[in-house]
Amino acid sequence: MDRFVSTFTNKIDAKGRVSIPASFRAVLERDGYAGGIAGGLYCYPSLDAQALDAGGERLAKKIDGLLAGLPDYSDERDELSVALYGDVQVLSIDGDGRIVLPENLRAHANLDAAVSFVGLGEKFQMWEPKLFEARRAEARSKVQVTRKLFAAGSRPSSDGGDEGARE
Amino acid sequence: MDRFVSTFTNKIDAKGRVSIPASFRAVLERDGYAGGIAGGLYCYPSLDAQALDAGGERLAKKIDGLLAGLPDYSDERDELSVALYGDVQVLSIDGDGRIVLPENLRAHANLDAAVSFVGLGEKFQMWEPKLFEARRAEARSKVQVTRKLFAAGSRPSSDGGDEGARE
DNA sequence: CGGGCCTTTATGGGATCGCATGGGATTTGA
DNA sequence: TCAAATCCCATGCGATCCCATAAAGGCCCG
Repeated sequence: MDRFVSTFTNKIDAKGRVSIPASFRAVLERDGYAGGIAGGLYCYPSLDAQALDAGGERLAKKIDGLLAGLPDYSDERDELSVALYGDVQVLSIDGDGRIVLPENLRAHANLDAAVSFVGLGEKFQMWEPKLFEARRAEARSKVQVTRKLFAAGSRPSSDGGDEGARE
Repeated sequence: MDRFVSTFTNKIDAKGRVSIPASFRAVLERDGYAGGIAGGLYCYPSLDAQALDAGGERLAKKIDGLLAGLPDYSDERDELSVALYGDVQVLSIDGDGRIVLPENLRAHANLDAAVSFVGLGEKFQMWEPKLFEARRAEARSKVQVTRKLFAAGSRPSSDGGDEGARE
């Protein structure tokens, strides 16, 4: 497995520690984790959501790629650089696969008692569980519309067994 | 055989385990199951039905293909990522060909005692048996062609009346 | 054509393993 | 010296593996 998939919700303990889901840790290790598990986890506030984005080396490279695509000394680049790099924290993962979220990150995502880890393929997000439920419901309702477009184009004719299964 | 066909109903045991029909397992293996049977089964709530969609690598690639066509950091991609990756569960298949359905998936499809596995070609669905019966009956009442076949006396083997599982 | 053996499959239960979580001990930095 | 962060160990729960059983279907042989 080489992508972050699924959603897991873990608790924040009295010391502010949270376990990263085991399957996510596996992805991080395979992601070319500089320095093995002792390396770090790239984490920063989501640009457009009340959540945190996180990932390994691959995500870091992707951010570099985005910035590289913009002209030097442009306003956009400056703003993106600040927005992304400026708030990035490299969190260390302890021997039990846990991290401690700094105060400013906790505040941005409104995290206190628990964290929902949401796999998004090349990265994952950390949400306050209730906020994520709302977000998920919203996403699903929007995708309902989009989905029909995809379904019409991508479904092979062999899928004829459909009758009776849906309406 | 390389498509999921027919319908089978299996029980959920005290631990929440369900056997995947043997013929479906065969399809999964032939589907280019990365890492052999130890790989996983991609499963998520149907967007438009009270059921679960599931499939193998082919289905996973399809999801990737959808996302690959969208630009990074676009709204559409975010929505789809959350709706698909976030909701997708990679269920592991044990040595006996069984899976354990997580609570949120069980809830979506209203599964408790048994599951009807419905082949849809490249993927299959998992239904609460009674719900599926209702759906099937509804669909059949709409399909007038079936009546004509009966009247003509040329009862095709494909008629569904007997596809129920063993029990 | 029929009967019996053998394989496959679903299902149940017990045992084991891994993971999330909590608490104490130890180090680090001011 | 004290506070805060890190490391290490304990534990409980859930998930996973392994084996046993039984029923069904297929196959071969009579």
